Amino acid sequence: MLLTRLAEVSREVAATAARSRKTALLAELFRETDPDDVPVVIPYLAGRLPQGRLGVGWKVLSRPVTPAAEPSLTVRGVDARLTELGRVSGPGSQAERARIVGELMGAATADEQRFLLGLITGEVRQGALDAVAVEGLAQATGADPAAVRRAVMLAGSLQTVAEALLADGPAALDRFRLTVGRPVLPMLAHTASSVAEAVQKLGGCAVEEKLDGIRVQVHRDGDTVRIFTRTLDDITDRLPEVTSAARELRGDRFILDGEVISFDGDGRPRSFQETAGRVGSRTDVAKAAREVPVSPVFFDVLSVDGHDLLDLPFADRHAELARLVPEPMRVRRALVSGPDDTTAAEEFLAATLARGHEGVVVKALDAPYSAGRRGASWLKVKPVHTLDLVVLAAEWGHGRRTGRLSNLHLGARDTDGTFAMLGKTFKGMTDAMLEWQTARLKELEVSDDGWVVTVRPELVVEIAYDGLQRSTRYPAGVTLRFARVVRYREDKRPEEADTVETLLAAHPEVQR
DNA sequence: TTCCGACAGTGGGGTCGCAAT
DNA sequence: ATTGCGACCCCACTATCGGAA
Repeated sequence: MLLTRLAEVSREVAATAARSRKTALLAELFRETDPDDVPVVIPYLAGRLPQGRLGVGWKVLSRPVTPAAEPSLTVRGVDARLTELGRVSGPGSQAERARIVGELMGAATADEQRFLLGLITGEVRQGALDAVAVEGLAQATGADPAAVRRAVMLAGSLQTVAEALLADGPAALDRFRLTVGRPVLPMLAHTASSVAEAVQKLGGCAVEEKLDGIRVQVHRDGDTVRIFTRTLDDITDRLPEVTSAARELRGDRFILDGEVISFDGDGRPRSFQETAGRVGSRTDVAKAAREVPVSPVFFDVLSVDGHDLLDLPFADRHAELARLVPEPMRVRRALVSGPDDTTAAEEFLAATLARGHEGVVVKALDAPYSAGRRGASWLKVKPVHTLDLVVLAAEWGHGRRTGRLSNLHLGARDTDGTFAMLGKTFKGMTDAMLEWQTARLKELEVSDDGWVVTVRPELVVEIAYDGLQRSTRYPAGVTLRFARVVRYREDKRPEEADTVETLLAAHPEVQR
């Protein structure tokens, strides 16, 4: 298959708003795909590269290359070149990668260049990624979409399911079963604004502490232990103490779901930054493990001794978990019978926060384990802080925000009357707010370099955030975690904005 | 007819590790 | 040694489609 055909379909998909039409377009292409092209066509149309990391970013890709007049690239040819590209390493590799990219782009038409650029940078922007590709795949093969989704969850990848499905039809889906040693996509939580709201939605539920660490899926088969992240990367080699802990459990074959986190000498959780830095360390794991030891804390079990537990209600899975994993290695929890019983949940949240954790996850006791964002039987609740800050500048948006000022630079008042930048945010804005802030900030403009519009620090905005973290980037030595806009405060003058001093006082746990 | 679940888009900060300077 | 940059951790929120209620 020619790449130009994919570029064409991608353009058509991007041009239609209707999800049903997007699905139909993808299904049509999947039907005409040669089996040998499937391993490439499927991920490409889901907006992903089969190679994953390539070591090429915007710096290399932004160099303009004269496009070819006629399409000649084949899908498999491009894939082979990109595989080659990903294998380049050692001294001079950056230049070599740039050379290969230039060559590839030179052989591509303008249309193909756009498509390749989107693929490599991960910004396909066609309004259809994995989930819509799954629908298209189901439609192309006559398979049940739910069965395809489940197979993708079990395989941990769309690509392998697509290959099997397009080669052998819907019957191939039965081949995908939960297997110890092969990671499955993890179940994720949605957000609720209060435990009362969460309990109201879920009825009988467990309220569990939410630890601010790294999500892990731990597989053990006899002496073999494998540890996977949320995105199914294998990080076994970085976490020897988790491997040891898994080996000490009484079961012989199991899959556990949990969080890895570091505690200090008093049993208080260390900051996310410390835990994440430890888990990210690969070069001297022994040293990292001595300095920042981590502990696994489990909250679910997917398989035990050959029994697939995915479809059991959470209450039953937890009973198995409690049999397998001793209490200190499980998250703390409280049981709530229903909406009339929120006091216990509120108290548990308060106690969890007092122990230094970030919040709770409320989980329906009758829900099976299901991956992806589908379903809302897990609801996280975290406290939200707010501040009144001053807009110092704003950046021009991209994609659907092109032509609107989007990413705000936020400042708090400093002791000398100036404003110290604390971070940026693009979150929480409605289209109307984007429109309004673009006009308002243009009135306050001091300069515009085409990327950042600097403004007089006069506009006050209420910002919600999850907490403070240390920063080497910003002058106050701290930055906001997950900052988002709540509303503009035109009733407030910049002199009434919050100060760096009060912010730091509100978060004594953060040492600069 | 209205409501709501699911999805994609729009990016944020930090840390690590590799390659280049 | 330091700097640049890509990968991968954590993540919130809005707009929109389309099926459920």
